[in-house]
Amino acid sequence: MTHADSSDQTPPVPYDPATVETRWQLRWAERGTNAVDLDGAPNPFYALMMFPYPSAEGLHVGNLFAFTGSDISARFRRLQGHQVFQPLGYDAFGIHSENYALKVGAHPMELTPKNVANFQRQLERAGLMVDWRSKVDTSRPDYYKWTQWVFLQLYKQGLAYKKAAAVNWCPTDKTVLANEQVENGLCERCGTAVEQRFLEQWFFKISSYAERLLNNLDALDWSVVTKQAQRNWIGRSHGAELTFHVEGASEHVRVFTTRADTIFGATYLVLAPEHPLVDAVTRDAQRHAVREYQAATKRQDLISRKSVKAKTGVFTGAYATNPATGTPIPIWIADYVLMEYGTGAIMAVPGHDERDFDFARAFDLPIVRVVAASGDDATTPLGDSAYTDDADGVIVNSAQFDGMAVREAKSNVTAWLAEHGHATPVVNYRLHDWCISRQRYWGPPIPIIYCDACGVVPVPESQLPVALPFIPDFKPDDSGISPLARHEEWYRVPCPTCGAMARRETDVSDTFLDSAWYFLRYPSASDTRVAFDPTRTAKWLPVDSYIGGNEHAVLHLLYSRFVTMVLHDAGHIGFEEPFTRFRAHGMIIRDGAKMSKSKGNVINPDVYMEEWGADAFRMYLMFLGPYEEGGDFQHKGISGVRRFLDRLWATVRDVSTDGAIDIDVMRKLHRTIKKVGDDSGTLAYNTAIAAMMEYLNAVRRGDRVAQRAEVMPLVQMVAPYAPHLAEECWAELGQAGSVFDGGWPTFDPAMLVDDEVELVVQVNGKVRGKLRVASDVHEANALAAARADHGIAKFLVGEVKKVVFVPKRLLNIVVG
RNA sequence: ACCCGGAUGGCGAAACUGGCAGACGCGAGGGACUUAAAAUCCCUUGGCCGAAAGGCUGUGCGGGUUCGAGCCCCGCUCCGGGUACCA
Repeated sequence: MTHADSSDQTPPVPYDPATVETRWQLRWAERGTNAVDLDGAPNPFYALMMFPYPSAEGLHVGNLFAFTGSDISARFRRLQGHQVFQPLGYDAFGIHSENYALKVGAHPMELTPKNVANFQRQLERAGLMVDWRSKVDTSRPDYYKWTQWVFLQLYKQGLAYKKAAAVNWCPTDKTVLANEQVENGLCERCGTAVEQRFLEQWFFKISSYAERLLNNLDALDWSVVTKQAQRNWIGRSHGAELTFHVEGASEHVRVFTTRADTIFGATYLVLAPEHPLVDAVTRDAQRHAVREYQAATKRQDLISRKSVKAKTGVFTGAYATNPATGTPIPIWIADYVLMEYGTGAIMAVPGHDERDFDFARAFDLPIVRVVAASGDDATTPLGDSAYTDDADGVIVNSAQFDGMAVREAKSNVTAWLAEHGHATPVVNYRLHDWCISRQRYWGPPIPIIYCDACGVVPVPESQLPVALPFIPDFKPDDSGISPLARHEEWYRVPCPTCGAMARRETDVSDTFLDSAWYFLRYPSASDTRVAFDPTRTAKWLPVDSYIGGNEHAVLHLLYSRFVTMVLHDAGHIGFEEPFTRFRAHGMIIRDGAKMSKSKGNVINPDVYMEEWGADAFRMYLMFLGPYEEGGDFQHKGISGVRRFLDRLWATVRDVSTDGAIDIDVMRKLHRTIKKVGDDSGTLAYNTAIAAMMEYLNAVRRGDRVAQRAEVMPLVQMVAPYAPHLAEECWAELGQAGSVFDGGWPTFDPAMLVDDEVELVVQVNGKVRGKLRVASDVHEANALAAARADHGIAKFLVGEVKKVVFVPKRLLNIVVG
């Protein structure tokens, strides 16, 4: 078809995405369009997206939804004049890859590169503005060498230590399981009940950064949901440690409480079953029962123990003195008290704590009221539940504190107990230290050597990487130790300090350590001398925009912040927060349900990109709902976006350069530029696309021929969303070079205001008519115009009581 | 249980700071073009009453504030996500 043949009667020729997209992907690669000058950029912008784990199934729509949203943001920044660095890589180490390799009988060292290659093919096809020169792969020695280096930095700061800790153990698979691999206390693979085992593990002291991790959140420009999730995870609570003397013994039990005000109602103590004082405190008559209970709780796994609601426990036979009342109260052990939190012991106040209440009911322990709600008094029975409200209510049955408000009593009771040496105010955190040991194969070996003479010796930095060897028997076995521990030829090494034969650490580190610093590596990905080059790091970091899934709100994002702080404190980098701005994207569901293989509603992006083109697929993903909330993927919905792209292409093909400019279309254009610019910056992609559709409809209204000046800016606005077609249009319009070097169109604020507006006229709050009036019309004139309008006047019965006038919007006349 | 979100046509969704509810798109119905179909283009499309003009009604439920509430306040219901015996 030639231009001469075109008319509004001729259907637009759909463009062929396969041709257009391949053409531009090749040109981008040839011309280095997506490559940024890492050393020279005057106006740098670091756009980061969460890197994927390269699964064998290939790219998921969820990945593509995330990446596209990030890509649009990056391309938009570039059009606004930044040099945008948008790297991508692979989180290739870890239990997922290892388990999959086990399942298909392959070796992860051979399988992972294949999966990575497949991902790479799919990603390139999606047309992301990624600078592939900076790709990282966490499973390659040139990357994990530096992961091990990061470990050593933490070790040097005294933030890495070893201790025995509980792990989930599957007796059938004979392996340690991560918490995510345990479902309702059963192994997710074989369904066997999971047990608890104790192993020596490496930990990072993230808990000593709790306060800073919490406080810094206030200043971060992050999604509120993400910040809230981190606050909950860190879980700071202000309270007091109270000391209880054990009757007839020298021991003291320390408990943590946030409700010191209720101490007069503490009718018993509870220790965690594994509490170190249990043995010393237990009386002989109860010793057997206590031992049995301890054994029973130990056999349970970590997860199911926490989900059990029914209270169990056993009396130790011992009593402690309540320091407030001076009365003896029994000491119990029960698994509802967790050794990991606080002091591993509590004072039970069944009147004002649900769990203590349930326990007291189950074991017939006394329940005393020490707080009264308004309307109640000291003698009002508690009924069927504890009264836990600490916002109002007054203290009762508590000697000199009777009548005091709870809030006031908290500090006063603590102070009074402190005077007698029974209390210290403390702040407690829910956040535990980060266990980084994995008794697995597919990860970076922890760079530590154990020497009989020198003890724990870190591998010298000059000897990194500690290479992960290729071993055929990488499957974990019933020894409970890492597969690497079966290879003496690997772990037997001379001590770096004294040269005597020593033994390597045979555990590998957690995948979350790989991803806790990858953003630091990207700008220096090709640098073999250092983990991250100081100059480039200073130029590009912290990350300007990070976009990813909120499932990583706590672990990945918190660990990244922690590692960044540690590296900052060690003098390696000049900032302590890695991500200036973070936005959590939503989730794509399908027909109202989560996508899953079992439901058979998983979307294969390849199939859609094949049928509709990558541009249409990208744009549909962004159109189906608000980016930060996600949305429902509907099979047919994509056709609307594709029709829009076809119409855009047809309009560009038939564009005229000599017609008259329509002032209404120009006004619409300027409003659209503003709207699309605002929305693209705030990730409101769905409404940005709607605005562009609306504008194209206006341009094509009736049988008018679109003017070049009307269409050019639309091509520029569409570019972040449909980059290949935008390039094609840009070239078709006679522009040289990439549309991404052509800038973002500007709007004239004067074009946003209309001389005339439609004024809504209400009578008693109901819309009764609309008037076209000058936009600066005064109330009196508007009122007169309304009275003159027949359709409105007929509702104006009775006396006018009030007139509400909102300029440019509405006139409400209240009559009656 | 707790902490966050959310609930709007047949469907996905819009609605600035309290000011025309349903933009944009899908689907559906009708029409044009076509031998026909597809594609494309045009029109209609929350519900109810009405021949029409027009009117009434409508944003999960019950109250409230306001000239005016999808939006604010109080009390619920349901759905999604996260955390979960955290003292």
